[in-house]
Amino acid sequence: MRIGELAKRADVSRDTIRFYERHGLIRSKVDPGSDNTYRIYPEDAVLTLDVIRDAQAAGLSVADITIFLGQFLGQGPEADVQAFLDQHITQITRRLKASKRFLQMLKDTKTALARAPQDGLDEIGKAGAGSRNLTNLS
Amino acid sequence: MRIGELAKRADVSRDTIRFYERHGLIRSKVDPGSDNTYRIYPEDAVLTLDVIRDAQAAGLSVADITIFLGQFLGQGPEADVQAFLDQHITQITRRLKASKRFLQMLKDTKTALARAPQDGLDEIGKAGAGSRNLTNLS
DNA sequence: ACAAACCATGGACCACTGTCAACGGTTTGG
DNA sequence: CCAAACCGTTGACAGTGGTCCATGGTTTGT
Repeated sequence: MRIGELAKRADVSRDTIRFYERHGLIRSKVDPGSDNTYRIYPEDAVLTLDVIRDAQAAGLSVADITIFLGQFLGQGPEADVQAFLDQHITQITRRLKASKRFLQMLKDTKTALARAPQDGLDEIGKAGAGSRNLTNLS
Repeated sequence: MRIGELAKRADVSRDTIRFYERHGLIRSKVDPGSDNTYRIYPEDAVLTLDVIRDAQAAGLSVADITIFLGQFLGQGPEADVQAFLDQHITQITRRLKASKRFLQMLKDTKTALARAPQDGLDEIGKAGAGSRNLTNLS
């Protein structure tokens, strides 16, 4: 498929696709049955872009993802794949914990806020009754 | 406490603290019992920096966090706190799901790799037996 | 046939999140 | 007392992840 269709199907901009391609996350080829300069992207590029999105959500940089995807396309040193995986697994696990902590904090704050909607925000701390929301700061 | 101690206790650089302070995430005061220009940070700034770390892990920008913390210090419109909380709760929830998907993918890949350590990486796809690792791409 | 929509390339530009260096002043330990 | 370590301010710099624009060519729908 061409870049426009890929952009639509993966819900990213053409420029982003080109940016990723420049960094080696996506690959394309020229259309063999045509003499234009248009690039053809494989069907699974949509899937790859999904993976990229997830990887970014997990905190990986484009450089990381490049290495990561590259290793499974025959690129890279191939040696420290285990180390790479382990490192990122523990890193993402840590990140997940932090995210969950913060999410819980938001939820607690929302609950506290719902319990005393008319009070000033600085009153919520008392209503929290042990719940760990933001008002316990300062 | 002074900035150096805070930096040590929260494990961030002095410059980062100043950066956050410029953006309103942290507050300090001048030492009333001294005529120098040193700033004094409250004890709970350490805690605030922890929260900032978690919030960043959850994907919030400094601007977001500023709004967030600001609302609980008497700043901001105070009106759309609920909307703000709801928006970020759903957003972080989405992000968490994406992160977990990716983490699972890493783990599956690692498992597949452990099952066939001497094979070339492009052989792992076959060994995966339905597990959704990266080799299922391209 | 012709306009609208698409495409590639190159490079400038942007916001964000820090980091560093230089300068001059302050505190602290020995 | 004096050097080392600390502090504040200012402003430049850097890396990341894109976005935008200009230019010129191609395809597609009518």
